[in-house]
Amino acid sequence: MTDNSDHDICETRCVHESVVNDVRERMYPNGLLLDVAELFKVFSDHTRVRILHALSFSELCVCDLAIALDMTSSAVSHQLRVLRSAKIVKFRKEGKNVFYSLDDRHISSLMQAGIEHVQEG
Amino acid sequence: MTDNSDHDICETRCVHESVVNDVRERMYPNGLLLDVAELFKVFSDHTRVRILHALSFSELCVCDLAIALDMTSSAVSHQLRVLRSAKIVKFRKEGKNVFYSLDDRHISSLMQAGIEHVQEG
DNA sequence: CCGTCATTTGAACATGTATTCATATGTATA
DNA sequence: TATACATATGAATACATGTTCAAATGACGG
Repeated sequence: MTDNSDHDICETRCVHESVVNDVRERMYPNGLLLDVAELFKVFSDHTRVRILHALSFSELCVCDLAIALDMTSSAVSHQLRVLRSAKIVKFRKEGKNVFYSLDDRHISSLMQAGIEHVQEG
Repeated sequence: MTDNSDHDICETRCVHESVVNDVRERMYPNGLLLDVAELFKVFSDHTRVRILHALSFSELCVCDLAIALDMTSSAVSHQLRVLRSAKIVKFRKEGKNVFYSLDDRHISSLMQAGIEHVQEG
């Protein structure tokens, strides 16, 4: 059985204390890292990546996107909502249509970085 | 009822044909974009982001990571497995310990890009 | 106004996934 | 060899999430 002195989250004793302390001090706050995960989560879905990739060429309305990606407008719209809440796309209404485009040049380059990493394999 | 001529995936007719065709031609293949999504998926979890962030300072063994992040070794190990399969971390065995480190400078800069985006946000 | 169409929304369903717990593997040391 | 310990793994659970279907909203033209 384990002795009761260290029944904490990590029960082991292999710690390299100085290194761990150094890392703990230098780590960014948890909230920030959570936000980073949330940001990447937006890019972590096939449909959303395809939407963003398509929008990197041209602004498009929901129906255009649906056709370009062979999906229902509903599915596309649901994902656009996610992208909107993350402030990754912006939109402009024109009559019955709603045209979406990338919100930020930054986003495009993040995507591109991902694409290049995959291509280098 | 809808007429039977267009009971396809997108039933609507608002298409801006030339733009859509242009986009369809220029789009990268689906498989590539799927891989991109898979890559970002690895970065889309709080725990994994914290692990990668910690490893950006120093190589660490599983137990060090568990302590630095206040988690069980088991949970950390499970996530390290995900990172290993994605070839995002590499490891080195030394006695009872297994030391993990980032596999690639590229990874570190991708993470950094995400962090900067959030910080500017 | 009424009908059509583009888009949005909500609920339901199926699928994926992160953590926990228990257990297995493997390595050093007594 | 037996014990202790670092790590890995499998099953189970709980929770998140993507698509579909049905219906609502909102805008235009007749």
